[in-house]
Amino acid sequence: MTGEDETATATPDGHKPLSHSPKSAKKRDAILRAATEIINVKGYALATMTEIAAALDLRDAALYYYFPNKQALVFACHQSSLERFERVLSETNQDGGAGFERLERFLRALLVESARNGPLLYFGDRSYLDEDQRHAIAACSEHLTRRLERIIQDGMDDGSITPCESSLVVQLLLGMLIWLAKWVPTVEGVTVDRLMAAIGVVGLRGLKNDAAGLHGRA
Amino acid sequence: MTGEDETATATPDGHKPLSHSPKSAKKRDAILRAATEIINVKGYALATMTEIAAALDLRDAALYYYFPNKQALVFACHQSSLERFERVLSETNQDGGAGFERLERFLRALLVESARNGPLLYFGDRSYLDEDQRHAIAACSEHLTRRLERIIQDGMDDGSITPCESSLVVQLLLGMLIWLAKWVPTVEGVTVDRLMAAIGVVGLRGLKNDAAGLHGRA
DNA sequence: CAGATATTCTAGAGCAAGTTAGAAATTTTA
DNA sequence: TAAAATTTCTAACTTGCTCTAGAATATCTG
Repeated sequence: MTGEDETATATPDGHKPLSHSPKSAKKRDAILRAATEIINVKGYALATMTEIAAALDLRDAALYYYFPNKQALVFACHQSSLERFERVLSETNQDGGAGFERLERFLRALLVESARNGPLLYFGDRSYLDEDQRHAIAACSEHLTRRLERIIQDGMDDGSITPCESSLVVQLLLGMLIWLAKWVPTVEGVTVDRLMAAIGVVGLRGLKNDAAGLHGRA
Repeated sequence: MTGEDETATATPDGHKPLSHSPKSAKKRDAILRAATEIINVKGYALATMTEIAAALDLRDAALYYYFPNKQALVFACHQSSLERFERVLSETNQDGGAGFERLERFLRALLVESARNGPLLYFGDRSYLDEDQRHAIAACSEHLTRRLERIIQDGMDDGSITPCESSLVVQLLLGMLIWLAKWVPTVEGVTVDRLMAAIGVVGLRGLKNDAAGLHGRA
């Protein structure tokens, strides 16, 4: 779950992956993408196996060739989304720069990634997962949250970000991002650039510390 | 649905309210509050009637004395939340002031209201409602969204808010607020003041227009 | 083309949750 | 305290969805 893992091919409880042929991996991903979109809109329980299958012109039973059960399918969606999130975070973080610039780069890159590969799974609702799955997801997403908090703190240290409670600020930013998956599809003609402009004003501009000139204070 | 309406006592499809005595109205509200919290955490389908009832030391069947069915119960939660939202918006809007100040007042007042009377219902998921209910909720929430957009636009006109796309900005702010209901309960010791401080940095500070460059406080 | 493998289907079993009916318990009223 | 009204319970019915078994179809390989 730290980024280089096998791409969500292993189910948690010891089940072996059900995809044998090379082609099936692509279809598996297609299922994950369709399931993510539907779950984002309707929620876990109302996203029936029948509907997910129908999005790919299949019957519900066909899904059980790729996943042992619905829980495992959705767990795989979670894993996939967290991995995509982490990949973007790592890529935009390793290029260096002040905290503020890294944060800005990350947000834009995440929007671009989502526009290209479909939305990330809304990861607020995990109550349908079992203990172990929930644990795994929670550990991973907390880890990512920490890394975002660190970027904010780096920014406060290097003077590029206004003093604030990084943990609260990160949650507020996440709220903006999570909600995106719901409303953006309902609006015509929203582009990454327009979104970034709005985020720039409401999210980033306030974080930017232009009182600088000297080193940031704690 | 414009604020002075009967407090969500009428069900949409012609059912009469099932609460006759004066006391039952209080219990009805208690049910709504408990249901809202549980739905926020688990989502509609996983918030079972059994669990909602258990939160009030009741059996599931008892809920049917107050609501004809689960759909109606949740619809009432939506109505209640929208009314509370509107009440806060109206109260903080009529005191006048520049757009920015009205927005700031509104956000703080909403946090205070939620801390006092329980969270608002997360209103992203409405797929379980029927056509008419969805229509009613959508109309009302769009109306509220417009009023928020107008505040932003007023602020741009009176010079207190930075030029931006008000519709996008409002959605981003709503995302922050909606997500609050999920994570705030999981963190120890979060107060309205600390939340407002964070929102001040990540949400409001960027919206504030100090382009005048004079000695306005940052 | 034939056999093997991979993928999807039909049909239905099993289960969990919403719902109902009517009986019990509680509270109110006189 | 007794009757009436209100509120909640028990127990069973109903529905819709997950998941299984095994047959049917498509795809691959030699």
